[in-house]
Amino acid sequence: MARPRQFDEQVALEVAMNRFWEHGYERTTVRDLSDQMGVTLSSFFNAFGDKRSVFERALQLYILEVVGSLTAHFDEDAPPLAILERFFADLIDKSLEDPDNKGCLLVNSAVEVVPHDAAFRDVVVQMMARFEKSFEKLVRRGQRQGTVNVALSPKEMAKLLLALMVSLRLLVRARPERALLEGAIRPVFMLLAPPISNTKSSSKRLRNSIAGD
Amino acid sequence: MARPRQFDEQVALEVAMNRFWEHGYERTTVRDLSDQMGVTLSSFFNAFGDKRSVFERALQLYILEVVGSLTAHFDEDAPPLAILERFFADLIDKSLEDPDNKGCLLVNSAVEVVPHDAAFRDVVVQMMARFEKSFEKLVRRGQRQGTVNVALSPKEMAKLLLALMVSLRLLVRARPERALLEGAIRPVFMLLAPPISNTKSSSKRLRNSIAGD
DNA sequence: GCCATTTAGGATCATATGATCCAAAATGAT
DNA sequence: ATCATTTTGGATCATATGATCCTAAATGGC
Repeated sequence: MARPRQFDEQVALEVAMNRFWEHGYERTTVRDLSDQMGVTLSSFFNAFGDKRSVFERALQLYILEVVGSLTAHFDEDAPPLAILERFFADLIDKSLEDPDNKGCLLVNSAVEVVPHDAAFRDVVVQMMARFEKSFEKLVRRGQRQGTVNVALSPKEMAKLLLALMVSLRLLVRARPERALLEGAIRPVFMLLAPPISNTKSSSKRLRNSIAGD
Repeated sequence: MARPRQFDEQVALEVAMNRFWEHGYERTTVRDLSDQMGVTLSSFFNAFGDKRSVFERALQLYILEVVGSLTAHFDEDAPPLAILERFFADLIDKSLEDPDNKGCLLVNSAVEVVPHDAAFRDVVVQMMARFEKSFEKLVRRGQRQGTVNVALSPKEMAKLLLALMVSLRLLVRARPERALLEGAIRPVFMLLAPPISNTKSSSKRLRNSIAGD
């Protein structure tokens, strides 16, 4: 009934997401976007409305794909500490294997666009809250199962883990060094582990290579 | 010998620092700068060269004033844990009392300008390294004095404290909530404190209001 | 084949932006 | 007072940028 599109909207959005991710909102021009997406300027505005809308959809795509992939194991049945360890290990691996050191689009947006756009602020705040809630649940479950130190406040640990996650994603933009990122999380996992005292099946996780440097 | 300036260069730079701090590099225009600084465009370029140079000097001023003020107590003789507690308390207070929630110019720059400018990357990386070194020294001294858990790796704790500091300054831009910032640091100070066991003058610092929420 | 509809191509617009230019103004040295 | 020197004011420039417009092209329905 009408001329068909010469581009795949999802593929184009994927490209847009990566441009915003790497260069931020302001430094990414609509011309750069339409070029990289392989879409003419006309088609760009015709299909997506305006630059801000593209960013909006890129952010949603990021949450769906990147965040979704990272949090894929949050609701599994494995020990909470193992889930958390895997999450941060994956986070560090994926952050470091990115040759552009883009960090996290949500974190970058928290700095660049959040203070100037209430709608995007809501998205970022809501995602942070989701992570916080997930972390809290994991800590709680670990405590019930005896694999997480019961002396810790789940709410506070959730905030700490959120802060840590955000920080890793930011640090990698300036200092993409494995030693830095892994060094920063190790003490936190020491803290999460239950004390060495008399507990049934006390986890010996991560109790190696402390001190002595 | 020549016409005198009608503006104070230091005052003007102070204004510039605050504009860059709040709005970032890209969103701050030279016109906005010259307006806020009370300097004509001519005088702006005449006195400072170009926009990037102003940012460079604003960043130096930030390090001198803001970072200098925050780290003023790093080399005092007080117990290292007290120094660290005060540092983070001050950081949170100053972050929250800022009505614009600007966070930290260095952290913001790590996201926005560092990936696109090697010179600024060096500044940010160097400042991070300075903090890391200071934190490590404080942990080491605390361990020698018996007020910090000797099971901790000073290098790793320094990285964690750096990550935490960076994170607080970022989080406040999106979520300026005291409960979030203070909740995130509390478990870390639990970790820093020596174990409850038989130590002379075991610090009872911060061992209140854990768990139970 | 023709029409309605949507997309593609590309020129174009209005404005923003970093930066420059030049003449007028303000100082101290002589 | 005159001059050299620097700052100031304001117009101006070249380019970048988000967005629009108009025509041609491509499709399905009839």
